[in-house]
Amino acid sequence: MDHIEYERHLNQAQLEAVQTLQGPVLVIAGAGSGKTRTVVYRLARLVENSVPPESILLLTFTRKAANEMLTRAAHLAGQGLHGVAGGTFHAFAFGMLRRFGQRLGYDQGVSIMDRSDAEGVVKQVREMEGVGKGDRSFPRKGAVLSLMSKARNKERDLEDILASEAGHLLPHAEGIQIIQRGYEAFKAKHGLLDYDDLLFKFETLLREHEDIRDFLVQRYSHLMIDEFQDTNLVQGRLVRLLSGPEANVMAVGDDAQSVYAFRGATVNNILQFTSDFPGTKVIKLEQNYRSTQPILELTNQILGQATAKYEKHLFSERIEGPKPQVVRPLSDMTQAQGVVDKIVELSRTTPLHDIAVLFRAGYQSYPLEVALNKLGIGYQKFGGMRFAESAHIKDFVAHLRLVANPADLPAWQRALSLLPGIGPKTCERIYEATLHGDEAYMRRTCKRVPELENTLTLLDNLRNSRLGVAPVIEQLLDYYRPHMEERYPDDYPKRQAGLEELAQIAAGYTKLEDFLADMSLDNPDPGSGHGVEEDKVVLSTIHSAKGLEWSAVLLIDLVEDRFPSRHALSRPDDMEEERRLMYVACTRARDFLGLYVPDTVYKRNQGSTPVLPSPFVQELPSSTYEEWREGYAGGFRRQQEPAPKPAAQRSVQDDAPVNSASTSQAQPSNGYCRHKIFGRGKILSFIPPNKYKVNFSGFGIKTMIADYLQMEES
DNA sequence: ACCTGATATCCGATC
DNA sequence: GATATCAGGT
Repeated sequence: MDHIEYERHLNQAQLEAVQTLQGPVLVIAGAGSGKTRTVVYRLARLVENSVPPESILLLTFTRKAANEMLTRAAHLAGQGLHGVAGGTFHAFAFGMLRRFGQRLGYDQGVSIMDRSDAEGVVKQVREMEGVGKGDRSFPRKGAVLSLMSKARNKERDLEDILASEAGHLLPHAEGIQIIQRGYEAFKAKHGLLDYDDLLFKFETLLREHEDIRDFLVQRYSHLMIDEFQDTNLVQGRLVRLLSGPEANVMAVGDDAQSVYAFRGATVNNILQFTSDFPGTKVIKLEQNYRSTQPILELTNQILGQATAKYEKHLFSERIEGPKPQVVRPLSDMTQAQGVVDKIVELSRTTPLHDIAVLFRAGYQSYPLEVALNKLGIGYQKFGGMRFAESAHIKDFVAHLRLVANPADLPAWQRALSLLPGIGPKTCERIYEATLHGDEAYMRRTCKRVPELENTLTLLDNLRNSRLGVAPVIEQLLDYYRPHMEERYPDDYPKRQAGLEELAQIAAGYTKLEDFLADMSLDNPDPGSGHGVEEDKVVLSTIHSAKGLEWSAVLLIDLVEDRFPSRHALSRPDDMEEERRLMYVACTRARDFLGLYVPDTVYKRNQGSTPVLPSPFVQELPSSTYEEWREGYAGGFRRQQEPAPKPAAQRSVQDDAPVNSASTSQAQPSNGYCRHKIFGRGKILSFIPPNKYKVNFSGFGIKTMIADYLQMEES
């Protein structure tokens, strides 16, 4: 392995974190403070000091983060880091559950339920128990499931949760508890695990089987946990269970970026780390390498209003840059247009994939998607509806699940509902009949639904055949295709492409169970391959944007009831979380930050309604931003400025002289160049009229305008 | 009894 | 866009 010059690439605090290889360490890493870099260099350092990669366990919150770290580590240290174990808590837990499944009494397969599966179970249990029949005030299945899950994650009684978070549902406490018991029984009967189960069952495994625990403690001598502020109580206990007597545990996090309290995350895990692991070394990373000082001044203001625990003072050496803009369109419709105009304007100096539009909830991007489609601008959306959640994928995966776990009733229902004349009830009967060998009933039903026999035979054959993943998928695709064409006559070619992609992904697996696990735990996106798509604007929920960064960030719908969400208004803790979410959103921006505050928004019942700006915007001192307002005649004008230019004619250079190195002209498309932010990079190709494709070490391939690059003499 | 299609109501973020 | 309920068909 090449020698790495740690001192040159790291600041004092980062270096200390990287060089502390033994014992417990807590790294408080402010936004943009080079957290990933620190983790990656520490991995390299560990391996340099002859810790085998496979005894390092890297638990992160999202698979995306894990992949990014491992890729960057490999880049830094050659192939030496291959074999570092890692992933999300959930994925790791499930891996271990399957590995030691027999010890827990799982002889036949188990399936993981995603949210909609679980909701289906809630619905079915509710019907079965006749709870709240015809009662419109009874919470919907989604709400019931959220409450049950929240109770489990916070490890409090359901009634307790109801009292503190949904007082109006207290009259239904009994009904919900009946559903809760039925839900647990249903899962046990059909070999189903929900996301929460993965963590709790894994904990049970470790607690009740000391030999397994010892084995894992020995196997993983060094633990690193990312986004520690987002872990919940079980995850905290899992970390303690997995760490041996030497406690080589590094936790990295930022209490100011904790935004998952709604699913039971607790900052206490960070705050108590030092007492859980005596002798912990606490290291704070405070220098920000991402954003310009004007952006940081605004984000510090957001945080300044909060009740933060670890005092932090972020500073940047990137002094210059445009002030953040607060833009006030007349409505959410013109907001979409204004955002698209801004994207077009920015794209003259910034590659599209380096521009992101962020929002609080998935549906808020809808008008924007329409506007982008109209102009033919490509976009990539994160958060909201997932590939794996679209109907045809779920249909198809249901068949695969049946091959792996024949007790999976939700999968049966999904699969057999494709056949005309079969609904949930008939399906349940069929399921019971196959289980008890009620051939008379089966014969009758097969007569009524001729296709049924064919379907059952196919599934039987596949289950018994012990074929590899690829051929199973192949046969099921042939079977499913006609159903899909019938169900989705308008757009089945697009869906077909999605399925073929699925088959491609699946081809890389040898075990069907692994593939299914990744489908529900890894949320693969279609088309995206495994990285950023070139020349596509990023649309993302703020939660999905966590840990990422872009040159330009536009934040939309900053109005009362939308951000902060109206669900949060009544509880101060939730408001604090919304504020941190706002902080996370704004700190994603490197060079440009635009905050969009429409004067009116469209509401289904009332049409266009005037709305107030979000308190988070109102609280900002006006010195931290410039304000732009849309005139009734269209066009945006700078407030308090004597002779403003129309927005369309303003180019980013007016505001952003930082990066422009006007010395460059048309250049040969080979050799090396420099960029203010990415450093030195190799020029791969020239894209007329004025762009280059450049490979920057540590940052990957970027397409950039020539103005931003300083050519090197070759 | 069960399935299918039409209509009114409600939407938060993730593994 | 999804969910829950109600009416009408087999």
